[in-house]
Amino acid sequence: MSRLSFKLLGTDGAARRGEITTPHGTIQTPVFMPVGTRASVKGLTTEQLQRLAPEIILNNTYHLMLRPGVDLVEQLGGVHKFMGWNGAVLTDSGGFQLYSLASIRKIREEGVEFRSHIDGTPYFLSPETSVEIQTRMGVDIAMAFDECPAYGLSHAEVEKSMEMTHRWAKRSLDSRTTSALFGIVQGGVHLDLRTRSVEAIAALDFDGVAIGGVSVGEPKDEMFEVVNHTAPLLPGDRPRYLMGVGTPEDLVNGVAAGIDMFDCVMPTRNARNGSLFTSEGKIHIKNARFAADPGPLDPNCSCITCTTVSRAYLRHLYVNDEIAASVYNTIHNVSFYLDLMRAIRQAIASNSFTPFREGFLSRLSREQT
RNA sequence: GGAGAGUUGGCUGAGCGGUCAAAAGCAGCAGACUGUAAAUCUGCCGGGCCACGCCCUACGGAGGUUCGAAUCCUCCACUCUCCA
Repeated sequence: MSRLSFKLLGTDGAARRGEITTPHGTIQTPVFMPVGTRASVKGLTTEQLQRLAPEIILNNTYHLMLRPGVDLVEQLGGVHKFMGWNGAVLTDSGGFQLYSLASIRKIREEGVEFRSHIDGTPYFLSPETSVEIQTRMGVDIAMAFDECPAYGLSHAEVEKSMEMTHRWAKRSLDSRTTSALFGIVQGGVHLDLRTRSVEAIAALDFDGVAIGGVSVGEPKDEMFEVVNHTAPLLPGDRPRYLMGVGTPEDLVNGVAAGIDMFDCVMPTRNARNGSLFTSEGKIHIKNARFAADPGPLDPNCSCITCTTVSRAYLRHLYVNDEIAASVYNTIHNVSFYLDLMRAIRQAIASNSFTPFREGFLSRLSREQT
């Protein structure tokens, strides 16, 4: 109860406008949470991040467990104090690493044996240890330890994995103490499994429910088949979180399906790789056509990058591997995502989300032609 | 003046009779990235085509040997090193 509260402020179709209260502030939903895996949103100082003012960011259990280690984070006053961040923090449980680091882990019913990707040291992560680590780091929202299965597994394999995730969900919940805890629905691209998974997870006393196991290589239409099928089944009185998604278009479509929370490395990683989101479409800043472009990256953006430097300068920084390229690019991309979410919230609040979405998507398809 | 070494695609630099339109890196051009092992990765990169193949022009220049040459020989030009 006191860990977290969710208030549904209004709806527009399936889209929801809400508010999540955490020990580190109130979050307006739908929300996008920038990813800061190792207690750092790559490319930004905490001060720069504060200015962008996301209300919540992500950290990662597995990565922080390896370095600097939970003992140290705890000793230094928790993850907020450690990184000098006063907003909310949600941690991924390490479940995604079962997928992304599949080659260096071994899954058992009890938990997962990882060999550190850094030096090979063995680590053990289980529902209990994952929740304990997240709690000791002082996060606002912890995620249940789940298995995120790869795309392409058989129905039987995904079912087996999902059932273990369900058992792990109960164990995670039994370990919950001070941090809020979200459960995760699995089931791959199999809709019947998704239905069953929602039934299992929603029946438990989680503070929020997430859709996991998407954007793991499946085609986009299959992903939205899953999201559109699953989101309406999720309990309406708790936050709904679509894990690891996505592109700006995905966010708009996710909101339309009734999702409240998103996270994705896309704005930060793409920024470092010179791929920038603008109101006029995606831009590869390294492209020769920007070499002498004196204009702002996005004329409709008021972020520090867009109000300070030109496309020509950004290209120059990127082409020359200047660190400032990552900084400027990340500031803009994160800013773009946060602005998009703000616009989405406004549209829902004014009951104009449907036309907003249609306008957004048609603009997108125009750019692609 | 003498003795050596060298001249390869935008650059650096492999190749030393055929499997070479020529390794690799860089530069250049374009693309990908979805709970971050990613400031990463991929493709193209002499020219032209009715392009998973064909045709031109190509390894300083000009000749020559050979079925066949970037690879061997001759001459020329230029560069570098050492000795006078």
